[in-house]
Amino acid sequence: MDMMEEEAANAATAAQAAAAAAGDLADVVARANARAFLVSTPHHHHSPLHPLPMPPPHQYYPAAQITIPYLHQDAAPELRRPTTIAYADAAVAVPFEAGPPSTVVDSYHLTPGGGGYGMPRPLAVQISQHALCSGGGGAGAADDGEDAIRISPLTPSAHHQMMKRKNEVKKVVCIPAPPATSGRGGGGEVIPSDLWAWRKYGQKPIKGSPYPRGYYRCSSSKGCMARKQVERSRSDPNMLVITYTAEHNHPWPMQRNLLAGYARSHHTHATSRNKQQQQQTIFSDPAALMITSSSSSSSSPCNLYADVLGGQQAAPNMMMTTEAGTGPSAADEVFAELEELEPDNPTMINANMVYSMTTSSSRPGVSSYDHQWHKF
DNA sequence: CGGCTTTGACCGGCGC
DNA sequence: GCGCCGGTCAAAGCCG
Repeated sequence: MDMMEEEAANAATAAQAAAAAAGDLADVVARANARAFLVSTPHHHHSPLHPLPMPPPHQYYPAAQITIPYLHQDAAPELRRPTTIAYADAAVAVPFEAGPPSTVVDSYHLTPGGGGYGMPRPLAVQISQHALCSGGGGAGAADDGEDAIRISPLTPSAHHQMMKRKNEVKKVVCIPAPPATSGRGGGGEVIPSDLWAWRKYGQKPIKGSPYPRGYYRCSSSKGCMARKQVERSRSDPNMLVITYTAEHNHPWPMQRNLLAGYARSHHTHATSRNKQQQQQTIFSDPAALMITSSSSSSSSPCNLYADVLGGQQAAPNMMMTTEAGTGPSAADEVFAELEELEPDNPTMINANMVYSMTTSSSRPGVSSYDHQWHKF
């Protein structure tokens, strides 16, 4: 028991260090993203680059741009193919070399319309989108691969019930998680920050899972209905499953607010307070997590970015600049800031790869939805 | 003082 | 109708 606790303590310390480091990058990326996005907004309905209409700004999800190059240019066929088995498993196991794909993922019943949550379809690759593939009762919200296995295939009636119960779109992001902080009521989860300000309003043990699910709502804006649920994958505790619900009805938090929230959580790492509460802070968002690759070998921003992309070819033009010419400046800035951060963040060496499931379907209510697991 | 987490209570959907 | 379960509320306490 003592050993386990010690181990957990060490893990927590490591996680905090990583979190602190990642927080820096997350912040950088967030700010650059926000900037890039703001710049692009006026064009989002007209850009010839986007065959599909862009959603309003508040629907924009920050992490998207980083995934583009890989997905559109370099994604392995098996990761692009609409499929079943390997992908969900890969989403869980691959980042940690946990072994060969094993079982059995059938269809995740997803809402049609796929595409994006606040981004043009081509960009909407990072966030899986499905309607309440979990929703209430039982199966629990979109979960990890195992859940994907568990909750599907849904019977038509089940699907109908879920649709009936809640007609909300959820986006599920699977990301590598820092080591579990162990015990203490399962409270000490290190929650990746997604650059919005979230306030925890609840936590529940989930039946069938040893890990509790945390409930967060957006605290940036009072009327904002955006929510997210965070839980560890029960099949792979190293993965965090974040389910986003509803959309932000406001622009990005003002930098000041962002920094305020960030400073608080960030500061807690620096001061290493021993409250579990302080562990529940910024690690990074999916985007920032991608920056946890081994940037130490990078000598230039572009290389760093390549690393960020998991060793895939960097395609700067598809990054911030993709959005209607948003942003050389934004990209430059993030590069610059990344460069700045890099030497100070030697801990950012987890070559984590992030996957998420993307889905599409041509017809609602049809049970055969395509879904893909994408590498971030 | 404001904002945050924690946590037990409460509510509503769903299956039996 | 009852019980289970997931999701939310709200009071209490902590922290800077």
